[in-house]
Amino acid sequence: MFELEYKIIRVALNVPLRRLFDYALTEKQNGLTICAGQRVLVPFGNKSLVAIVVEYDVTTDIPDSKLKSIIEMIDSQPVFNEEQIGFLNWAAKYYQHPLGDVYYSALPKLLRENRQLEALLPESLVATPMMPKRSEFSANAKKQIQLYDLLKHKTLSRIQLADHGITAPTIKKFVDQKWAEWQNIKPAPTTIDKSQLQPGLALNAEQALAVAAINQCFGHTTFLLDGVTGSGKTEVYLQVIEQRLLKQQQILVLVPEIGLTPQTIKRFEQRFKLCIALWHSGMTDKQRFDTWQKTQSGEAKIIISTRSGVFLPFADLGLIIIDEEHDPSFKQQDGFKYHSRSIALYRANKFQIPVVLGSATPCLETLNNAMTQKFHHLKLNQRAAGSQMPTMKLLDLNLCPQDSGLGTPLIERIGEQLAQGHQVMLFINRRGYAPVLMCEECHWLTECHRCSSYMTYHRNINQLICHHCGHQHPTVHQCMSCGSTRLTAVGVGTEQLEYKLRELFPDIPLTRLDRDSTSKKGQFQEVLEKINQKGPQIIVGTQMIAKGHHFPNVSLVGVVDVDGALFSSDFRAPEKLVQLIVQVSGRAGRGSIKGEVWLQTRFPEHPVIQDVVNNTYNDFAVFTLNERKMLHLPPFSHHILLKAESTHETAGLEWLNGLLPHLRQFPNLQTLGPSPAAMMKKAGKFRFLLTLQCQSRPYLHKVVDWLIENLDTIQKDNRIRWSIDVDPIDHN
DNA sequence: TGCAATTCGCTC
DNA sequence: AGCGAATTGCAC
Repeated sequence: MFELEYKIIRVALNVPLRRLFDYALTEKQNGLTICAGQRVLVPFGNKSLVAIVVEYDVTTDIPDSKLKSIIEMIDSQPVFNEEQIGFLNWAAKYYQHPLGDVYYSALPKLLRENRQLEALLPESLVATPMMPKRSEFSANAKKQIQLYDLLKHKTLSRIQLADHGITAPTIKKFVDQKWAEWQNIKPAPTTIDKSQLQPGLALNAEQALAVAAINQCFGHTTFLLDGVTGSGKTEVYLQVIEQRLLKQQQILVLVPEIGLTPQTIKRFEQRFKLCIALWHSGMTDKQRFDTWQKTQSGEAKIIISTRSGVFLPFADLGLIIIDEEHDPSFKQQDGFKYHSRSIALYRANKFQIPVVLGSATPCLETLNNAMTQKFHHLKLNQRAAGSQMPTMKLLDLNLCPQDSGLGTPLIERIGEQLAQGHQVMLFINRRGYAPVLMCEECHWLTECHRCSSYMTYHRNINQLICHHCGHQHPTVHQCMSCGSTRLTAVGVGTEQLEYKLRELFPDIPLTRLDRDSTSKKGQFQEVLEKINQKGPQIIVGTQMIAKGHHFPNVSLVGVVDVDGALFSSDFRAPEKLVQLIVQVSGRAGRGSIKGEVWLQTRFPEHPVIQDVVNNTYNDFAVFTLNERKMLHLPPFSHHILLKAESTHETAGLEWLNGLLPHLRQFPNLQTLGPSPAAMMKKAGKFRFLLTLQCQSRPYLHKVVDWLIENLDTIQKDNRIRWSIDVDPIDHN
């Protein structure tokens, strides 16, 4: 044995390597307390990285020659508590994702870098014993005396100092003279009392039942709040939040990416006179850190966030609400491919608190859980007084002429509605002017060189853009194949609808709502306000307009193209289409006007189209769940997707094929594929998928554990890069 | 033979 | 992943 025994720690690093790394503590650090969840700075390769301590006092197999010492301990306290470490470790295992990356996704960006936690915490200016007596200040130094008077009684944050008109030079003088110093302060625990809560609205019987069920829940139960658009789900949320607030607990409200509008926040702020903390990608790093910190300290009581908020460090969580729970934005699509709903359910179980999943169109997995009594099913079938469900009309495009994708009967109807002073909303799931340009002579198409897809023509900025890899090119005016100048736009996008409708209805205000028209901050809100003005108006948009917004003056909604999803290879495509149409329909006739929804299709007899017109979402769901049951598809089996990508055209396919013989040893496992991804070539990489399907989730996980463990020995090919998607929601 | 492009191998 | 080292491909 060697004479000196340094303690060894095992850390997780933010590298896509499925293993942990061991480091030694130096003699100096040996005396310091170290614990799991603490951040340390370590040398890695030729640079230094922030690492999270997973274990300490471990024995290592790493030879002394390779074992390095940590550079420093960054904080004196862990950044994760026990509950967080627990669910993060579970999530890494469940999603088969490297632990370091999972840990990183739960940290605000400022803490992913080598910055001390304590230096980031809010500080207050505190008087020291060295502060002179009041009489010792010069009578002219009015500002200094003012600060003296303030500090004599209390400590003040930077914001409070600014509120009193104390400026930086005065503060600097006090700090330089050591009359005062900055200190981290723990906020005084805030107590919520009834005076901070506005009274709730009167509830109908269904709402009252739902509120009572959730409020009477002790321990962990998952509620599905299954309510048609306009049935008052938000009021139920507000009333169950109120009860948890009075228990002095925290509430997490998860919303889809698009749902975090000032409208939503305003509704919460009007009801609860307390600071609502936000967490979403539009915030600055500092703002996000503040929310993280206030959540940890318990100062933030209500946290409204997009999917990644499910990782926040709650001090005392009492309730999780997931609004529009079917929304695909709750599933992260790249890197750590988690689903917020699954993580929320795991944490809620550990916290022993209720979860409320709200939707007018619950995802079929959720609905199945409700039908099998795993979730408590709460239904809200009554729409608020005065508003009724819109009527549905099918427009068979085979039977009428069209102009820029609009059937002439629809154009006529738009004119009538506008003439009556109503608003019209047109929905098309495609940005830009046209999805492709075509040469009329040789039928050459504007293909993207890096993807198996086409370049979309954007007329406003005169560019061709690939929506998959972002590649951009000035619009071509000649065919790249035969040189002809006869290029035409094929297909329709939001821009083209805008041009056409402005031409048809030149005097009517028109608003286009898509990612291109709302890219700037605050623009989205501006546009929403414009839409809420009275008077005739046309609104053209993508997905964005379908989700959750309240447009009381819209009487006609047109879905320009529903056919895209009808023949998709994705078994979830009908579900998504029906959800979308129900959501879009929810935009029509929410006020006093009876709404109507027009669906344009070339396949009016298609069963999914017939379902949308004739049946309720619930009918569709029951039917489709039966179908899935017969085909052994989720939720009646579980899927894990193995993805392989390579610059080589076939390497990924060959690699996945090579795994198949090894997977045959698992009798309860079915494999589907390998097959090319929905978009085989993306950003210059060829992508292939192998779906692993199994009735038993634990068994499926065992297979994948075995696979990852043995991947290097059974199939080594450095040209490919592989990843895993547990519970995939699409096949990209 | 030279050099750019691709692939390999490694990170405690 | 990201980086340096090794190997390959191909023009001259």
